[in-house]
Amino acid sequence: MSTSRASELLPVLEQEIVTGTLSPGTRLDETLLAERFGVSRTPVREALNRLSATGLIEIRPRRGAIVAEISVQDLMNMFEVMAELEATCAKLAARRITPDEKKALLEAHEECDSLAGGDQHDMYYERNTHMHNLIYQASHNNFLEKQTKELRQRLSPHRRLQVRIPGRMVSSSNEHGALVTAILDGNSKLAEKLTRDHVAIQGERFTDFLATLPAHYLRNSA
Amino acid sequence: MSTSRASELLPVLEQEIVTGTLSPGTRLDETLLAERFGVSRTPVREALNRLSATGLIEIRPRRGAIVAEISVQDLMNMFEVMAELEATCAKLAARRITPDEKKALLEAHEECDSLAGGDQHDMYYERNTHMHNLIYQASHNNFLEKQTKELRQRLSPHRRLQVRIPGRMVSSSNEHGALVTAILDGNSKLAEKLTRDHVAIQGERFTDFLATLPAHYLRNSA
DNA sequence: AAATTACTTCTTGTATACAAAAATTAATTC
DNA sequence: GAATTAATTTTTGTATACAAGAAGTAATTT
Repeated sequence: MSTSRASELLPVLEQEIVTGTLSPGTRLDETLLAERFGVSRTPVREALNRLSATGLIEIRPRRGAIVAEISVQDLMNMFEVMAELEATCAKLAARRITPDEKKALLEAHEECDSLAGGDQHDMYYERNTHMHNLIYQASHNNFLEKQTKELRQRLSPHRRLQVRIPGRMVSSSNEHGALVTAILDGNSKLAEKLTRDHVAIQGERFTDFLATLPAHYLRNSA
Repeated sequence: MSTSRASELLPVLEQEIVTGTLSPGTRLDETLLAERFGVSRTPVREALNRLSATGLIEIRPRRGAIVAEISVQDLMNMFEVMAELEATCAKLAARRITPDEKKALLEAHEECDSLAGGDQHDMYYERNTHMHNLIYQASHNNFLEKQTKELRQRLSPHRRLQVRIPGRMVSSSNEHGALVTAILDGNSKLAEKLTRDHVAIQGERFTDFLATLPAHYLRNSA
């Protein structure tokens, strides 16, 4: 957000990491990136520094930056926090959502639901994200909203795998239905619980989760 | 963590912001900072970029960096999230704390308690922080621990005021007593609730909170 | 032939130089 | 005398130059 050039690189790199174009462990050569974007190393370094603060990349002193590698342990921990943050969003949303926001949420859910039966995974993923964003927003806590979005983004390279699990879209959408109802009813306790269970990776879903994980997650146990 | 010089500036600036030596709104002149630390502007800019990612400072394009100014609204939002994060730590700690960690927690609490009656506010603040850190650690979720510490640090310039409220140290310590018991008993539900109530600013404490707030909080309502 | 060490090359970290935008000051106009 | 505008001065953002450390390669030794 500061410089002109650097602020242009940042979202591009962010996007490429988040979508997996740049996979975990990939080295981020400053000179190469500078050439690619047609700038000097200075704004590249600026962008890398900012990315490192969000945890998306890791800067090792004198040894360059790599796309952050996350262990299974880390991932579990992050999902655990994610469940709590989202649950808090849902709880507050149930208490604070406005009529306009209710309308938008209902529409978003119906759109998601109509996609759940098909095979447009990316489309479902995108609309699903939008619906969740509406819930964050309805919490009327900007800081919470920002933190939750940030963690969601950081987890996104690891979540996309999940949507592909057979039947996951449909069950996810059903869970959303109950959640949306709870929020619209102002049932904060229920909304909180449903969300925590929806996001948390537990029970048999845990096994599915581990099974879909690429091998590299098992390497570093930092 | 990356460079040699820049990684030395970072914690220094962080500390000065957190302790209030650099108060909200203060401009962070790159050249001045460079001279002060005996380095060029490059590592200074690097440090500033990283600080901006944590939210402690704000970098306005082409207009330099300032120590972040926080509105009352922001502060309320952040405390709300803080309460949830700490409550989650306490909940998980109650379920996962080890015998060694139990011992350390009990000792830390007793130390805090013995300070609560006196007037060594800074000492109490420091030992209180330590106790809270032990609870975060006992959650056995490194990511949660890191996030909670980060937010606590970010809030710390605004919290110090609170400890000075008459009787606050004693009531705080009493609340801790009940919390520690809940954690040691493995009562996660209770630990969660006690912590949320302990951290949250609500009821009559809200009025006290507003009353102790310096005027500048009321300016920007971003 | 394997391993260790010296040497070369490459990459990062820092300083300096330059360009462009914002802030400040001075001057002019009403 | 106040306000607007032009000129000057600062200050930020970017590029380039240089220094130092890490990685890779070649040569020597066992």
